[in-house]
Amino acid sequence: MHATPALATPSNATAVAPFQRRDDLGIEQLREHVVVARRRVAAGQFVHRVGQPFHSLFLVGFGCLKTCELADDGREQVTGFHMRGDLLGVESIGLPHYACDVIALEDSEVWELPYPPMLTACLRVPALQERLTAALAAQIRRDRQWMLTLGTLGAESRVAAFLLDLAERHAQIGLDPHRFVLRMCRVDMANYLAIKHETVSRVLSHLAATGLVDVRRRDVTILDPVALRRVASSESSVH
Amino acid sequence: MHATPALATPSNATAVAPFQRRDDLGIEQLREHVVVARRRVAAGQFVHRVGQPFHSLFLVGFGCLKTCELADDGREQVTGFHMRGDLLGVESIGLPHYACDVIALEDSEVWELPYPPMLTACLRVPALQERLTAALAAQIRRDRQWMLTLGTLGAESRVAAFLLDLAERHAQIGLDPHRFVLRMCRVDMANYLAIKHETVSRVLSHLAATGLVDVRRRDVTILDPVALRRVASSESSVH
DNA sequence: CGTGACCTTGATGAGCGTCAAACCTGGTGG
DNA sequence: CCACCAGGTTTGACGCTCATCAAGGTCACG
Repeated sequence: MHATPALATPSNATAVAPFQRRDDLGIEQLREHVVVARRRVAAGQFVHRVGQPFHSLFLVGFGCLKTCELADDGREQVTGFHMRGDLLGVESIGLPHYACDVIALEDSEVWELPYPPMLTACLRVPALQERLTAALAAQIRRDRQWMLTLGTLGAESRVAAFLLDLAERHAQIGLDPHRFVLRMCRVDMANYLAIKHETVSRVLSHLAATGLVDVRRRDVTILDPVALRRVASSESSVH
Repeated sequence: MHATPALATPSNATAVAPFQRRDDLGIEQLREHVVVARRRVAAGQFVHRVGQPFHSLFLVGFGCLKTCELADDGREQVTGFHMRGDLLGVESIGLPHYACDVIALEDSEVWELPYPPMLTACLRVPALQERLTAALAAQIRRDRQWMLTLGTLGAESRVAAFLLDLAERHAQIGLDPHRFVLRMCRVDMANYLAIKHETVSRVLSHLAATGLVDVRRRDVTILDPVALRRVASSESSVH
């Protein structure tokens, strides 16, 4: 259900993370073969936009970003939020141009992985190749899991599932899974959840009223993970 | 928006297809390196089930199949329908077991591509590797495009978009894009569209009443593609 | 201290889900 | 060959969930 795969964990974080994500690549190994440039991205700035020439994948160093899918007629859909260790740009592999927007929600850092060099590195290091392919497959599974959530659950369950997903990902990068800050505004969250932002507000208020969480604007504390998990998997109106 | 990528077009179809799908791999090239076994699958039978040991990818020779994502609590979500030239099983790469079910909707044939041999073939043939990766990336894009449709459009638009997608895919494999048979029942279609089957029925009846399509149970004729496209991209209640 | 972005809450209603009944249509067996 | 049956499909009536519209509150920042 995660929005993006962790291709690798930035080296300064390996000691902190309680466990590595399965689709971890190993950034140290990668750096032996590819020149990795760090790039700062201010809040609101694009890492890449749809239509720009595809040249690199990006690994999130720190911060938080969102991926945005666009339609010709102006509709847009947030398809993922990304944090440290997540790999960006994989969906554009094989295309001349990036297929979506990636925008920083706060000041962030991404590590630029030039793609042609990565390809040649993959030729020399089969393990690298396998891990990149595995990372792509893992991304498909996450998207599918999210489709399952959106397709089968109602508004309240979606919000609960979202909070639990954030909690899990925070745990994976060594942060407190039960107390964190939402880096995205309600509108982005609502778009991702395919509901309206007013509904998100109401659901959060309700979850707080029933004692499952504490919410003060963007500060979230999960008080009853078990009950929250129950909410996140109970079928909704859309039976 | 297609449900599955075409890794290759079966050789007996290359002459028929008006154009090759971009993520085409070239089955002839592949057969030089991997033993490809044909397998018949009767309607209702599984190509693979969640939990079975992962060993192969599958290329659809003919017929129609669906992919089904399962949750622990029994919820399930159809995440794609597949026809000739589509590649199955990619989402399970890197796992010990298949991550989803694939079920034949009618008597079908799949070509079994044993995965370990494919990996070694990829090592010797870089072009093959690149195309497999590209096929995975294309799958991610299709899933994302569908997430955009589900997240931003109402019931009527979703059905219209679905019919247009089927039309396009039929064109790609050399079938009539404006006159075809729905191989799935209303329930499967509705599940994929994240609405109820009664709603699908009603929408189809309404599209027929306004002269955009003709629908007789599973036989569909698209009468006004332009108007249908307009319906498929007009934002819904979910503004 | 104003100003704008973001968040919350309420009232109302549209869209679609739910429940129920009737209608095919293809397959089975008498 | 026809009667029957089961699964799939259509249609209607009703109600719930969530979108819409509107107003007010909170906070960061110039």
